[in-house]
Amino acid sequence: MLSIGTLAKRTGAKVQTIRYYEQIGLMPEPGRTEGGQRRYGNAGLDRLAFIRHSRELGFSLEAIRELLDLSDSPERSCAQIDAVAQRQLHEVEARITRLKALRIELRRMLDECSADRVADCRILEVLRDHEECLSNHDGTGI
Amino acid sequence: MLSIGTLAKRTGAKVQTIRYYEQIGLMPEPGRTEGGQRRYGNAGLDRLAFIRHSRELGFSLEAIRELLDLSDSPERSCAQIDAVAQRQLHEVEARITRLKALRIELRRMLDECSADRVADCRILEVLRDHEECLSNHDGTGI
DNA sequence: CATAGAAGCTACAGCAGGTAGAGGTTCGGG
DNA sequence: CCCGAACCTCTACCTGCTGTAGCTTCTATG
Repeated sequence: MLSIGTLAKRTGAKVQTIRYYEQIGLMPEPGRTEGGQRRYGNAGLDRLAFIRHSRELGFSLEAIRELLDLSDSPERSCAQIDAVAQRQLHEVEARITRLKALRIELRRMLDECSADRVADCRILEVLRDHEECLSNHDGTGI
Repeated sequence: MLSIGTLAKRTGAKVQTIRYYEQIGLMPEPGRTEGGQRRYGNAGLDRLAFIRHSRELGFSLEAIRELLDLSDSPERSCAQIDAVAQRQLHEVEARITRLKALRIELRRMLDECSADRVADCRILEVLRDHEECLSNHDGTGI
């Protein structure tokens, strides 16, 4: 049987994070020792590894919850799992697009500024006046 | 004199957000009417526009605070402002790099999965087993 | 000038996804 | 058996807002 610290070491999650996952119902309540300490089996370890790995790929905890639920019915079609992954891919792509626009704007700002004094700083001017921007970065999700 | 609602409309910020900026000291406390409602001048409007625009470019509120402080000393060198913008650019670039790695991994997952049943789903297999990944996405800042 | 309703006010709670600390208990190697 | 590491619960905090409740004020119309 594995202590919470061992799970933490093996998966890279922090101890508090594992307890947090339990609190929000993502990890099941494990067995306890007589003294009240958590003890996990391999199922717990595997589930936590799944969660952490999914998090590393950017899935939200809600999406992970969905994936875990779906994986409990092995005979069903995996179309829904596909859809969750597809959605995640789209989100990642949207974020890349947005960040690339920001990168262009930031580079341009930095390029243009050759001032010495704050008073003439192009960066501040651009930040002050949206009209100086090429893109219309609209503040939807960075 | 401008009401908080007018500022909100002109900058695209929500009324609560403006009050929040005031609360954390990013916006100065404006004058008030006899009845206690906030009234702003053009300085307030400009400052809020600066904040919103910087947010759209991904600057953190702390970075914005720094930029606003720096812009108060127009005779100083703008090297520090440059540094803040440079830092932001690096962060954006790091995020792009990371997201591109995620995109590759997600695409590969989706490509490989041609199963019908959840039981054979490649996506779940990949999520279960980190070894199946090509990249070592390490969970540092998405 | 009265009044209705839009807009403002404060204060507090909540979201994601954790992280940190206080203050106390239990586990396990020597 | 003992001591320090690891565990426990509980609470508060982080960023950057957003939403609600319950009340007050402003302003346009009649």
